Amino acid sequence: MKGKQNTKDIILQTATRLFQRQGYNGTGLNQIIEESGAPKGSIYYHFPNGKEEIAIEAISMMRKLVLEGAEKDLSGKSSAAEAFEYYLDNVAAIFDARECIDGLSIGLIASETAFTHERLRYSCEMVFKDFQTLYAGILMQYGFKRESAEEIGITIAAMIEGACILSITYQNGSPIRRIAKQLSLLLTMNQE
Amino acid sequence: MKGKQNTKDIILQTATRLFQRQGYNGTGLNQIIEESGAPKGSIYYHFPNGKEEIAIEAISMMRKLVLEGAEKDLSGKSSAAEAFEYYLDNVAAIFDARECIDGLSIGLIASETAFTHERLRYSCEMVFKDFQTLYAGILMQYGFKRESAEEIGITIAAMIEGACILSITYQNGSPIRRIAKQLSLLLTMNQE
DNA sequence: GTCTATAGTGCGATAGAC
DNA sequence: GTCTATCGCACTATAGAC
Repeated sequence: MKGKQNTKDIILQTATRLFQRQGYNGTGLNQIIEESGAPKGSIYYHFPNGKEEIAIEAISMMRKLVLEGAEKDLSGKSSAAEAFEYYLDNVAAIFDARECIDGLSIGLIASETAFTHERLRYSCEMVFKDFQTLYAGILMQYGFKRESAEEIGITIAAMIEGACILSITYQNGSPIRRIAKQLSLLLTMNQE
Repeated sequence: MKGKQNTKDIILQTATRLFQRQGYNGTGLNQIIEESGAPKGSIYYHFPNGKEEIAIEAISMMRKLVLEGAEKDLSGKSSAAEAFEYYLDNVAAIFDARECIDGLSIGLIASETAFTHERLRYSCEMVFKDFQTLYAGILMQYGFKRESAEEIGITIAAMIEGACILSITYQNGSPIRRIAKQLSLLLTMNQE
């Protein structure tokens, strides 16, 4: 029963896409309803706490998508440098190919809500920490020491987040490809 | 006559601060008027094209502040690594000390408006390119070759932008300090 | 240059029928 | 679970007095 799409999931998927493109403040509940084609009256049935609840679940969905994708791309390569090169090449392709950036970059929501919606800020903080942990874990798999891996994990998270913003602004994936090269270099040298 | 603050400047300074904290969509004209204490009727006199015009000038103000600060911090050091360490240490201090992040990070406005307000997106793209150019120029001053400097310039821009998002989300400057260390390493190795 | 008043729209949220 | 109607509010923007 995996293909089954209930109303709640449809709302959530549309909301996730819109939040990433337009941000939390730029996306209205009306627009979510219209574009999802979901029944208009159902939104407060599925999300009793309104917009903020939708956003929290949307963040959780982005987290799941990114972590799964990253974990898959980063595994089974012959070095950390090669793993992240492969991963970032896939990320760059997303920015080139689609206007849709499903599952990428929660930086927009994070910076919008950091000063104004504590619960959303906290959700984003947890996701960023998950990213760092994932990257650090991958690095340790490729032989990095824990301390070094954690230090570089946060650097990778920052680089990728920043490169996504540049790519969104430039409307193509080239910034991601450029940082991929430098990251590869950084990983190669830290390995020694 | 430098200390003279006219109404237009007051509006612009308040708008710049609010846009950085809450984003373009999260900041209303009413709030700008209230917090600036500027005369309520004057906003469409000084900015006939409304909110978008204020934002464009605010972006231009952020650009000026960041470029001036960065140029000052990055000059006259004995190596590129040392220059960026000094610069990023100052940036990190801003996130630690103040709740106000004047002149930093246009990434929020950039990602909010990339799909929806073409003129704002374009303004942000130009600022990012200025950052890259500045960083590349600094690197060349410290002996990097042009091609390499441009490649690393975009990487630095991405790292800093991403680290600012993490710092805003975590509500302290530690992510910036962490990437500073890795950047320093990257610069040292590229130099050879 | 400044101020008031208000038009016109869209928002998030609620109540209640079905 | 769904739908309609509507409340109250905030927003951008404009018109016109001073």
